[in-house]
Amino acid sequence: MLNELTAKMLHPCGECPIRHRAVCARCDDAEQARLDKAKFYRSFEAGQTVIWAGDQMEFVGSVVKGIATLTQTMEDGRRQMVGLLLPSDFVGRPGRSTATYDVVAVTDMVMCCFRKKPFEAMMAETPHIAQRLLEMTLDELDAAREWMLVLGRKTAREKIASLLAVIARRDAALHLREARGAIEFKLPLTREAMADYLGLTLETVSRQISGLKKDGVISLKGKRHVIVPDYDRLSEEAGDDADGGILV
Amino acid sequence: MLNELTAKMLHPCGECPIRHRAVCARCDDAEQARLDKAKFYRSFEAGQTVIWAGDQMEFVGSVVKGIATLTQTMEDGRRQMVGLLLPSDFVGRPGRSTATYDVVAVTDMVMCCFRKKPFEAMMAETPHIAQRLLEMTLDELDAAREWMLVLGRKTAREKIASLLAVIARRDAALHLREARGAIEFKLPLTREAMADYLGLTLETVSRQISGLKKDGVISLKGKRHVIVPDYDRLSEEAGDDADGGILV
DNA sequence: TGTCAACCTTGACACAGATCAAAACGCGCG
DNA sequence: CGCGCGTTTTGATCTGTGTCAAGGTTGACA
Repeated sequence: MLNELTAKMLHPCGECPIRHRAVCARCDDAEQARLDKAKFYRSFEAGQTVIWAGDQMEFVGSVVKGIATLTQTMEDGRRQMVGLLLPSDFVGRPGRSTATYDVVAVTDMVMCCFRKKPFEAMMAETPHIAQRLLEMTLDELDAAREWMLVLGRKTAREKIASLLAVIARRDAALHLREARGAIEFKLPLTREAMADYLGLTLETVSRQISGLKKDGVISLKGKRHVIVPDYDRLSEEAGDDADGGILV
Repeated sequence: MLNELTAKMLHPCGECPIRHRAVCARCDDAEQARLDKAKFYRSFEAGQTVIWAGDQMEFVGSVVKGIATLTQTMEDGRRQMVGLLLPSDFVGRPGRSTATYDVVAVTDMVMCCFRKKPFEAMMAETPHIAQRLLEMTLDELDAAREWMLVLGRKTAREKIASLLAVIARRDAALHLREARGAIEFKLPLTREAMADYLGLTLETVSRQISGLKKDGVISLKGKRHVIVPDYDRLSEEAGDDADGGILV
């Protein structure tokens, strides 16, 4: 609660770190000002559930800082992650009142939120928001379809390499670098979360990471910090054709 | 070619069978008239490739009749279907010039097409099209994510049951019925296409269908006509919770 | 009516990844 | 510093699905 208060003051849109990629990216100054007045920040701690599938959603919003996951759970407990929410990603679906998936903060996280009703009203009136949201949704659809190939047809080793490549790419994009040559990044997920994303067990994830390490495709500093000496080699292990698939 | 000519005259928008579900569903009469002038029909025969991944896309359009698949192929030939295109589904991505996936007609098929440039212009000017496209894209994203659970976590038997349930639901929706009780439908896919959709081999597909038949979950008339005596039973076999997941 | 090609089914066996189990690591906390 | 707990690694074994191979069915066409 205290957290939420401090977060609330975080910053005016002008200095927002995700301004150029978020739903509001296309808005002009007047539209931005309107959003600025309506927005509020919410913070979540690592491990905290943002929303449960089936719950009423009173807000929509963008991830500003940190990482969250979108997961689906079957009655018997089998789980599948269906999305990884990184800074600038949008949460919530205009026109639908309940959440379809569980949203869980993986790291400490800050979201920029809007109450659903006013946001939908703004969407109807300012086409720039709807346009950008369409673009983002199409990108997510491409990412989901890319992931269908990973889940349906790749081996465990290729799956791990694919996940690392995706994170490496997005991390590079965040730092405005290109994904090639040597790359280092923090791996924000537990082995179990990786398993949930890849349709594997955590034991298999662990073994395959050990395998990639033994073969020099990656090396680790601690458990969660990955060093990729050669991005192209990783991409090859992922089974991606030459230029590493779709940018996420 | 002859086919295309006959198809071209097919019908004015007023009597279009997908009018109420397609991208144009929200358009008013004036907008509809404008689309009517710009549209042209194209026909494809079963087995024909509509477009190859990587090719230039000069048009976008809606499936009016028949079925097509969206597939992704790896260099070594592994294939994953990432979408099933049924009547009213939209093909192509505004703002992108090349196709991301192979689109192949599974049955004889008719599409209602627009050249990409004029369509994009109309989209910019008539928010109704963009709104509907956003809605459709969000639905497809949900479907893709539902499929991620199928691919990542379900057993072969559950996968087959899931596919049959999806087709049964869409077929029921097309005939404006609800999916429950006894249902019969034509199964438009070969075992191989089903395998590509489900991340299985065609042998496993065949064995699991035999299994479901033996256990009375389904029965077959010929190879391609499925009879489901009890939809709820099928849904249960698919591992879906009580009310059968997301409507597609 | 027979022939051919495409599609489907079934069987035997192999193997990738799951499952079960135990031990090692790493980090916060008294 | 050492304790305890969550996370990760590693090992042994099991199993569902893939692979390879051989027939069977169906429908179009001569």
